[in-house]
Amino acid sequence: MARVQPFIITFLRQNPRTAQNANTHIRNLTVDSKETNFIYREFGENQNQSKELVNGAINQPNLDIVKQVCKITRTIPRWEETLLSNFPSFNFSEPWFFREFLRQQESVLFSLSFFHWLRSEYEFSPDLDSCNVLFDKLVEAKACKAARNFLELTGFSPEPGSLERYLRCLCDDGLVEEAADLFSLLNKNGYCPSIATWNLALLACLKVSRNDLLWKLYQDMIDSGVVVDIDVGTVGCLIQAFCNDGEASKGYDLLRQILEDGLVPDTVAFHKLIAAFCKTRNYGRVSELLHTMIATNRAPDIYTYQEVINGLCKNRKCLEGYRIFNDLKDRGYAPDRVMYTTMIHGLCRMGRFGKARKLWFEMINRGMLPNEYTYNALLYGLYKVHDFKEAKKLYKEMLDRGYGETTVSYNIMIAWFCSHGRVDVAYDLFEKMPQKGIVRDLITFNSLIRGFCIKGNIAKSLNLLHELLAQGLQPSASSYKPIIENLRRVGHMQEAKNLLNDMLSRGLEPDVYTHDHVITGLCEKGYAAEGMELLVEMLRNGLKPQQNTFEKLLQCLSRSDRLDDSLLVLDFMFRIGYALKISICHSLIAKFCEGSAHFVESYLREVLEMN
DNA sequence: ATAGGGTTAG
Repeated sequence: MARVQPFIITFLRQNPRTAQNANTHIRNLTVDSKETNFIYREFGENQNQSKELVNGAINQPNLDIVKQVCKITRTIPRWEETLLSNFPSFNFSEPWFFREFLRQQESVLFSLSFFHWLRSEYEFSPDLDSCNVLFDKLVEAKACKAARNFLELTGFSPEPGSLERYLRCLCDDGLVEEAADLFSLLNKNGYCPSIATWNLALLACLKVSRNDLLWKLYQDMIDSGVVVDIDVGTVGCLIQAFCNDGEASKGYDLLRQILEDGLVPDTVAFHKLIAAFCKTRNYGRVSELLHTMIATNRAPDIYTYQEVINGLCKNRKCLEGYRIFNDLKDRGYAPDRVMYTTMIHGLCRMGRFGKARKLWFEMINRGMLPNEYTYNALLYGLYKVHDFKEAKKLYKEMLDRGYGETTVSYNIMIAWFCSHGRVDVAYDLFEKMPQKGIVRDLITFNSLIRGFCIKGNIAKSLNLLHELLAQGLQPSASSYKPIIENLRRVGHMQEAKNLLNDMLSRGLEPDVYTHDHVITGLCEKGYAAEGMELLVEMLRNGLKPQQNTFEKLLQCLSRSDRLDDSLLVLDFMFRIGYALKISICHSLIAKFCEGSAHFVESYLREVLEMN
C-alpha cells in the first residue's frame, strides 16, 4: 500500500488552506482510511460540530440528510466512529443515498472515503450509475491509483470513453504497463482510442525508457487500424525510439519519408537524431539535420546547439564544439549557463584548463553564477591538469557556496586521490559519505576499486566489489576489469576466470584487454585448453585479440603438444591478418618435427600456405 | 527540458 508522500504532508502543514481542496491532493493519496483520517485530524475544521445532528427514523429519500452527511464527512474528524450513532435508524446503504451523495459532494477524496466506509459498514456495492460517476471523478482528479483500486473493488465495467480518459491518466503517471493492458482490453471490445491517446502512450513509454513496450504498442496501434494517415506525432515518437535503440539511421529514413509528405516532426525528434549522430560521429548528418531544421521552419534554438556542442564534446571533437560555441556568440546567441557549463566541461576533459577558466570568468561577467554543475566541471578540469592546490581552493569555495557535498563532487575527489596514490585518503572520503548522507554510486565504487588495484590491494578491491553488489548496485565492466588484471599479475588465474565468468553471466561485456589478460595469464600457467576455449569465445563475440595473445597461446599449445589446436589458432590468426613472427614459426616447426616424421611435410605445407 | 563523475592506451 502506497503511503502519503512526506513532502505532501509537509506542504499541507505549511499551507493548511490547501487542505480545503482535497481534490488536488487525492492523486497522491491512497485509499487507506488510516491515512485519510490523518488528513482530517490535521486539517479538518470545525471539529466540534458533530453534536447538532438530526436524529430519527428517516428512510425516505431525504436530500437534507445527504447535505448534512456531505458536510460531516468534509469537516468532522473520525466521523466514521459517530455517524451511525448520530443517525441510528437511517440506512445509509440505500442506493439513492450514495447517488445523491456523489452528486452533492464536490470533493472526490471524501466521496471515496465515504464509499469505503459504506463498504466496510454494509458490504455496500454501488449501482452502475454511482460507479460511473465516482470513477469518472477519480480519473478527472488524476487519481489513477485510486481509480484502479476502485475498479478492482467494484469490478464494474466503465464506459469505453471513461476508460480512455483513465488510460490517458495512466500514461501521465508513467504506468505504461497498465496502459498497454488497457489498450488491448479496449481493442478486444472493439473500441479504438484516438490517435492522440495512442501518441500519449508512446510518449509515456519514451519517458520511462520502455522502448520494448513502445514497439509493442505501435504494433497494436497498427493492428487496431487507427492509422489511416500517418500522424506526425506518432512518427516523432518512432524517430525517438529508433534513436534510443541505437538505430538512428532508421529514424533518419523515417524523417526523410515524412518530410516528403510535407510533415515536420517536433524539435525533440530532431534533437534526438542530432545526439544520436554525434554519438556515431556522423557529423555530416548532424549538419544536414541542422539545415533541414532551418528549411522546415524548426529553427535550431539554444537547446539544439546545446545538443550539438554536447555531442561534439562527448565524442572527442571538443575543439569543433568550441568553434561552434564561439560562432554562436558571434552571431548573437547568448549562451546560457548550461551551455557554458557544457563547454567548460568539454574543454576541461581535453585538458584545456586555461580556456575553460576564461569561459568561467566570461560567464560570471555575463551575470551567470556557477552552479553545482559548473563547479564540478572546473574541479574536474583541475584534477585533469593535476593542480591540486587550485583544486583545494576551488573545492573550498564550492563548499562555501553550499555545492560540494554531492556524490559527483566526492567522486571527483576520490578519483583524484586514487590516481595520485592516496587511496587511503580516498577511502576516508568514501567512509564519510554515508555519515553526511551522500549516496555512493557505481562510480564511487569503481574509482576506489581501481585505486586499491593500483596499490595491488586485491583483497580490498574484492571487498568493495562485494559491497557494491550487496548495495544492490549493478556492476559495470570497470568494476571487474582492474581486479581481473591484478589477479592475473599475481597468477591467481582460477579467481580471474571466475570473475570473468561472473561478468559474462551478468551480461557485461569485458573488453578485449580484459580477455587478453585472462588468456595470457592462463597460458603462462600452462592451461592451454582453457586459454583456447576463451580465445574461441572471444572470436565468436567478434572481439579481436591482440597479436601477443595469439603468440602466447601458440607457445603454450605447442608446449603441451596440442598440434592440431596450434594449427587452428594459426588459422584464426592469419585470418585476422596478423603475421607470424619468425621465432615462433621456428619453434612451431621444431615441435611438429618432434612428432611422427611422417606428418612433418604436410604440417609444414599447411603452415607455409597459411602464412 | 537541457549539463556533471569512472576508462581512453594497450
